[in-house]
Amino acid sequence: MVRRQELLRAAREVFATKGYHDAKIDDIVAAGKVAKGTFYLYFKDKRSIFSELVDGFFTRIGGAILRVDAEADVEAQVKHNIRAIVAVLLDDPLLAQILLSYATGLDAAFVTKIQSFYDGAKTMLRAALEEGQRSGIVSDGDTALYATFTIGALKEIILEQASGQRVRPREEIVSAIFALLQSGYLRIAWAKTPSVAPEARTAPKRPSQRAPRG
Amino acid sequence: MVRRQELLRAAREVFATKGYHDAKIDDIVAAGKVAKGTFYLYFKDKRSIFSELVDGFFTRIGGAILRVDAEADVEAQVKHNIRAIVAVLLDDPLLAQILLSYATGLDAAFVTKIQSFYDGAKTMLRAALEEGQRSGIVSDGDTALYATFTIGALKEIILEQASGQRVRPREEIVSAIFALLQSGYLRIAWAKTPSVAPEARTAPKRPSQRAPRG
DNA sequence: CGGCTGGGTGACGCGCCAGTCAGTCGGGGA
DNA sequence: TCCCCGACTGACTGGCGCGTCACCCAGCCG
Repeated sequence: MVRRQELLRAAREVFATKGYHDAKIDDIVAAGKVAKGTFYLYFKDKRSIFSELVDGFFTRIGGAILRVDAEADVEAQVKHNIRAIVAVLLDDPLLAQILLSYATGLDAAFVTKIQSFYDGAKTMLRAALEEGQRSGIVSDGDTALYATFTIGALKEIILEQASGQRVRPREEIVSAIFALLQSGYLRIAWAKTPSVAPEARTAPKRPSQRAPRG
Repeated sequence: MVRRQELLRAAREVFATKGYHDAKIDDIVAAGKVAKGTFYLYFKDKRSIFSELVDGFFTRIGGAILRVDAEADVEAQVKHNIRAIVAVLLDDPLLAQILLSYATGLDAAFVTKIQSFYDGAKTMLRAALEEGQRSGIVSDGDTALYATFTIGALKEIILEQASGQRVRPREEIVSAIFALLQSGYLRIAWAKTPSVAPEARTAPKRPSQRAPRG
């Protein structure tokens, strides 16, 4: 069993440095300082050991998320969940990087597995958003789209962190995601009435002041 | 030259159906109905033909984006750009799928190339957002983060479309992204003053009504 | 102490595929 | 007509990496 753990540790290291495809069984056993045959005593093949690492991720993320208590401070709780996900992923940035960009090059069965994880995540988020709509704290609109966007934004910022370019404090990331969900960032002028409730906002055709590219 | 075009066409088809890694040169030449040797008359190796396909994508996207005219209807123009990007990507959904999830399994040189494309895109978007901040139509805050989130959301919805689950009309996607940028979707209660301008919004600690999970 | 058991070993066999190169073929020019 | 040239061909090879299996040996039991 110690051997098994050691191999998992070694595999994580190798996958992280070389990526899934360039990681050879030989690399893993070298890093784990065991013979090749030993690897096959504990794991069926490369996919199965990788799969086990990924499952660990999923489990940790799932375990970290708390169902938000309707009566308490929503902002704090939503932020807690964002924070938990960010933490799990950034504790193993290189593996997260592999996991978050899955579509290319893994076998079909594997893609399906990750796919279904995301589906699960989206469905959960979506259900939460619908509940939110019923109680008025999520605006009307397609919750499936909201879920997709949220996960996309989350993935992208994590990938950016994981790949090392421009590392930021985690709390900054958490707050920024929250801010995006809460109010976006485009402030093009809408109807001149300034006292409109956020829910009521629709963009009327009215020439706006200035324009960025994008 | 006809041969070359034909090979590019064949390669696109094969990459789309099998993914980058599982696409064999033999598959490409079979699809193109030429002998293997012919392939090497026109392309150095698999990477180089894939690279050429990707360059095509980049060029088309770059060409489709228009600098927004400051004096005209901003919403329409921003939407135009979103629409253009969505169109290019969804015209080759399977290839887009490969391109948008790049990190795993391509050689280092290649990852760098795609990486730098995204960097370019983010930088452009960021510059646009900063211009927007100066003219007051983009809220204060880190434009680099805004750019990352926007691109992440865009990538995710395209991936969802490309992988065929739940296909939506393009205009719906365009409007939804625009809406996200404009106002997010979370509507948790902020300070009781209802007539606050959107820019002034900060979340005060105040128990909110109900809570979704997520 | 001798034999058995089971975890560990690593050289090897095999299949796969990228890339090569000696050869074919057809058209055009002398 | 005959030859030359260059586009094209596809059988072949070399390398690589997965997974196996015959062997090794430490520790335990009788």
